[in-house]
Amino acid sequence: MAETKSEKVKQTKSVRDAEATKAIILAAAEEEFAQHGLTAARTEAIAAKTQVAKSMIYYYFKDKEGLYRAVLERSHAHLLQAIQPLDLETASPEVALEQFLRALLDCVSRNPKLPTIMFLEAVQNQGKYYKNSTSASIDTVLIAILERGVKTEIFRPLDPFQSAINIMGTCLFYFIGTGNIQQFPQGKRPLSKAMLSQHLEEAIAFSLAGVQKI
Amino acid sequence: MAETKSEKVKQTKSVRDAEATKAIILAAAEEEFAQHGLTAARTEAIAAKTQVAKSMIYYYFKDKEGLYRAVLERSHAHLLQAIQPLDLETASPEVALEQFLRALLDCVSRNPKLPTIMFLEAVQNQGKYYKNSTSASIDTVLIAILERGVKTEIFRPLDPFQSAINIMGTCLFYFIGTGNIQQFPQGKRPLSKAMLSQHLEEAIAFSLAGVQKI
DNA sequence: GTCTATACGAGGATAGAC
DNA sequence: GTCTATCCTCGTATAGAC
Repeated sequence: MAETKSEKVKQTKSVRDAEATKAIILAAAEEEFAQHGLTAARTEAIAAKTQVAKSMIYYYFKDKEGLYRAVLERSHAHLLQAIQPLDLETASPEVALEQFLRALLDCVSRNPKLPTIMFLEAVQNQGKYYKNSTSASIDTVLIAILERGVKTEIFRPLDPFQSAINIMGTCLFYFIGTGNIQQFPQGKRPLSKAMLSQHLEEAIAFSLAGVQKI
Repeated sequence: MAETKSEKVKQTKSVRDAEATKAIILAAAEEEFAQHGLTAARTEAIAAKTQVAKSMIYYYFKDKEGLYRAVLERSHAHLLQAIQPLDLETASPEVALEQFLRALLDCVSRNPKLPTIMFLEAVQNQGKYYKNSTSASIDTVLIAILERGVKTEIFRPLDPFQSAINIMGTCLFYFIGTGNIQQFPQGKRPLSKAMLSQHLEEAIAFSLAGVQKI
């Protein structure tokens, strides 16, 4: 389960190890798909990031689409793993919302390419490669919290559906835009530990304030 | 300047009209690039949306990249046209923020593909096709408003840079995700007039509440 | 399991008639 | 200005040796 997060996904690879190479390819593919999406991704580019031959992709994943599916699979799993264990029914709407956001942001901070992958899939392929539409199920959870908060008059009157989208935007837009729009203040890297935790706090504070009564 | 916004960008086109066909191609290209980005966009698909031959693209725009540049150009122009005329220095931070957001959301509501185009360009090409990086200059305006609001203690203490991103996310994420993730409540279309104006109000309310003192 | 070499199709771009 | 037909590169995928 250990993951290499370096740019050049390299490894000793002196001997033959099926699971190892498979993981290496998967990591490289994640990078490539996160930048380009399914169609524009180049299998050659993925192979180049690794130290293995291009044909290994086809050996392990059948074809480019298969590899893409595997990448989505993992993203999907990571997200569910972060959200599902939460018990959000019992806590107050405020607490539930904060817990939810903290879990979500924590997850994507550890997998910063996740939002971009999901977004590209949504835009380019209309989510046809998502079995159960991850984002849908996550949105549902968030909407439920918001509905409860409005009903109990703890939150201001707002549209739960629209607000769920807006909150997700607050949390995820950072990752979509920033890895790439490098006009960052005084050379701070957007994915550094400091910046990530700052974003986490800012996004939560902003969201909580955003639903609060005035 | 009139624009066709139908799916099938068709026209009478009985006679030869340079500017007309050029506009038709541009409109179709906007659609295609908004969904796929530069690399994954297919010139054949663009031609298919129009009624003109594929070679017309090359006649008018030199190559696929030239066409792409033209599309970005227009997006760029629309955005600047919406933001630049505003006088945001004199008004109070609250009013300035609302004016800014209203102008921004009004602009993208009329050009709903704009956020996706910008986002794809940022992710896939790191913004290398943006001359002056539109998003940067717009962000700068927003950051200035936030800084002023914090300094005058009208807004809560927040990081202007991070908050600018979060606010942009609140406003734009809707357009990035929704045209495609059709799991919309009871068949409401995300780009209908009603939904767009609802999003405008919700996003503004959410953003204003988000910067407010608690 | 891993590599090199190659077949083959898709798609960007051009030529040239009208 | 617009079309049809064609070229040729690039990139996916496979064959086959090791």
